[in-house]
Amino acid sequence: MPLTRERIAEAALALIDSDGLENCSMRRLGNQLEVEAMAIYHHFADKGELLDAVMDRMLDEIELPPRGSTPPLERLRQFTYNYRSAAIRHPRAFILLATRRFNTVCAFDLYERVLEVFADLGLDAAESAYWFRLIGGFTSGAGLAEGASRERIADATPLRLERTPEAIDHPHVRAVAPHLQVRNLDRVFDFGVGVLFDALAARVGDAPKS
Amino acid sequence: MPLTRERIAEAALALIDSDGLENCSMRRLGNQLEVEAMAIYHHFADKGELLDAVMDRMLDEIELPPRGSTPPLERLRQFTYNYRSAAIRHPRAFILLATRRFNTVCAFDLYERVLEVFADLGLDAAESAYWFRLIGGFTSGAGLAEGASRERIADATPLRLERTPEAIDHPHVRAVAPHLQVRNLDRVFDFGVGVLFDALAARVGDAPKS
DNA sequence: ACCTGAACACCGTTCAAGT
DNA sequence: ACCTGAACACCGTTCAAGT
Repeated sequence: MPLTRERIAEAALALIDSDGLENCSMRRLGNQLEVEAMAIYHHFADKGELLDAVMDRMLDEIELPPRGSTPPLERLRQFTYNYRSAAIRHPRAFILLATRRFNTVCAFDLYERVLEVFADLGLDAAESAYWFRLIGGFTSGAGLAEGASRERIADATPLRLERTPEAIDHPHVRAVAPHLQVRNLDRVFDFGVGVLFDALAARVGDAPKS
Repeated sequence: MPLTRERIAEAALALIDSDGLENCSMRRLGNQLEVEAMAIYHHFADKGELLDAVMDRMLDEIELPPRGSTPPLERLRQFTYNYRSAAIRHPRAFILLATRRFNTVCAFDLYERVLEVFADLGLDAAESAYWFRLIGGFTSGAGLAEGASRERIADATPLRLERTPEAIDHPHVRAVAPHLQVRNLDRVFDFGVGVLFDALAARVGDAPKS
């Protein structure tokens, strides 16, 4: 089986999923592929280009319902949920989507299709930008926060506080924290999406669904 | 001048601000402090603990208006703007706040004061969690996105697309992108905050400001 | 207690060499 | 064209040694 960009990017995403972004080195990736690390440089100019390919693989998984399948607002809402699903499926790789510039053809194609939905809603370019940043910022930020809740970050200080008496000095934290535990995160995300899409629906003149 | 945790953390933040997170190594940091890199380990157990201290320094700069100075909703709105200011002041260090777990005493103290505002608004613990994640997710995600707009990410692929013909094939991207340029980001953030706080104001029974 | 300096096990990347 | 292997300039961290 020859080495290809696709095989390498797939192995890189799998390695990040299992061992974390900080452990996805060219040498370890080469090891997974049963090839010398330096062979990868024949397919990618540098590690940044490889990480862009990993982003593309994740973006590929995020479906946007096709035009006409359902009203624009529902297409956008479904896309938002699918974006979050990628964050849950790849908690250790999602940071790439949240922190790296989108610079690939694949990413721009997706941008284009998403921004088309805003136009279908009747928003002009400026308002499309506003709502895009609002909904996208929330989805990205909430996805990162959920990832942090779902697992340890490798080089973070081990949980000094979460079970020591200090936490007891913070009554509001103690009261709210249970509602941000993993088993409640679906509800928390639903709430945020609900507020944002009710506001967007009011703006574009549809009646809110709920 | 003796080496202290404070001096080290301050130098680390300054180094990240100037050279980027990826160039803030123990050796380079030691160089800045005119000390052997290994001396830092006498003050911090490992790099993760140092990065937590850097986070604390940033959080220290983010002011929350004191109780009673202004209505709770305005205190929260001001805090949201101050949080974003930290993202703009430290675009290369802000990723720490967005991606690392908050695990320090300092971070929990701040959580406590912020969640107290939600309680002052009359929200119960569950709704506090919902609004906290909604507003916090947006602020964090938008801050990261703005940081990416404001500067190059070191190992990202150089801007292949931003000036090549490919972009021309994406009419919606072409139309919307100018509204997400740096000079318009204040407006974009204002819009998001406006939508969120109007919704929150409606929920807690105050009249929206605008 | 506080800092040094050598050492270990890693990195990303370059480059000459193999086939 | 595609891959190897040695080498370079870095990492974080450990540890024995200095003061």
